[in-house]
Amino acid sequence: MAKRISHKDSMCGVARPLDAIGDWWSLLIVRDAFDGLRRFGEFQKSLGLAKNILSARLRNLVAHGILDTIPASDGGPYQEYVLTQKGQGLFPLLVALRQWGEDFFFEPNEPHVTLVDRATKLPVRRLELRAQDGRMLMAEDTVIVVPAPADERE
Amino acid sequence: MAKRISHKDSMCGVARPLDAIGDWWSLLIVRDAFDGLRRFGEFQKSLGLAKNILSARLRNLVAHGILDTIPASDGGPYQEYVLTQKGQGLFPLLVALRQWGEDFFFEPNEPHVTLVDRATKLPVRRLELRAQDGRMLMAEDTVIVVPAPADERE
DNA sequence: TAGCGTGGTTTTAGTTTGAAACCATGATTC
DNA sequence: GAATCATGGTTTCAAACTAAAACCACGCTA
Repeated sequence: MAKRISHKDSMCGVARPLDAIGDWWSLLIVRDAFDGLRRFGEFQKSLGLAKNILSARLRNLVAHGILDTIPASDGGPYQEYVLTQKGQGLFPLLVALRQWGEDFFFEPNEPHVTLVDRATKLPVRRLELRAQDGRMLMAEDTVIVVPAPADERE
Repeated sequence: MAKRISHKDSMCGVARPLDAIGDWWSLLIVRDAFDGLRRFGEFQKSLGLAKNILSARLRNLVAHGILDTIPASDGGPYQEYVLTQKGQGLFPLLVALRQWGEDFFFEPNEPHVTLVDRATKLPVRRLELRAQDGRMLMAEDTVIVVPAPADERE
């Protein structure tokens, strides 16, 4: 992996993560991991991808610290793949992806799975970006600022 | 594109979007579009990718309704690529990706660009998933529910 | 000891990628 | 008005990646 380094020396905060999860399958594996899947065979059956690809993706996710391998909980000779802290940190991203998908990839009345609050069984709220003072922010209300180069900091 | 169809007939709410933006470059192009880039040459210079690839990616993003082409605003003979509503809907996802990247891909004191509120210049809040009643939800506090099949609905 | 389930790796062919070269169009210079 | 240049692509071709299938290793079971 780590196939392409940007023409700029240091990759930005968006590009770096994409090196870890920037392919089709990795995020689906992570989603399945959130759904409780742990075993090689479970992932393969759920996703229907070739075993060599799954193998490579799992290896990559483990190498990036998104999954961790632990001995199989059933005492079997195999291992299980579980989300690390870093992997769990992907939850908002998956929710964002799902909400975008629901908004734009389904017909208005097309049924689709829904993410609900386990306690109340009600759908979750939409993700919202807010300012420190709580105002909701649209894309246009934000700017990217670059840190001052080292020789200008005090 | 649309290279792989899941073994299940209908792709889920996470998989469908990945068909549109599930490759390394597409999201970076969209991010640059949020940053105001519009021209082929601007994207190429910013991302440093081969022209044929950029060409293919832009075509794909337009085909998926994420970008739209409009006549060049400077009256030149070329076109510009601008985000559609659907494309703008990707903003939360980009923010989620960025925040995850900041959390796990930078050393504690490593400087990196920051997303700030244009009005106050303060960093934005973290994205948070909340229940209808406002409680904050972690991954474990949520469940996926599948809609009842058509023949069970009333 | 012959099979079977799980979890992979290897092989091989097909697809995608990316760098460079090439092309088309309109504006600019001479 | 012919040559040059800038922009925005397409074409070509080698290298890298992906995917399906075959194969392998290990432990268990009959």
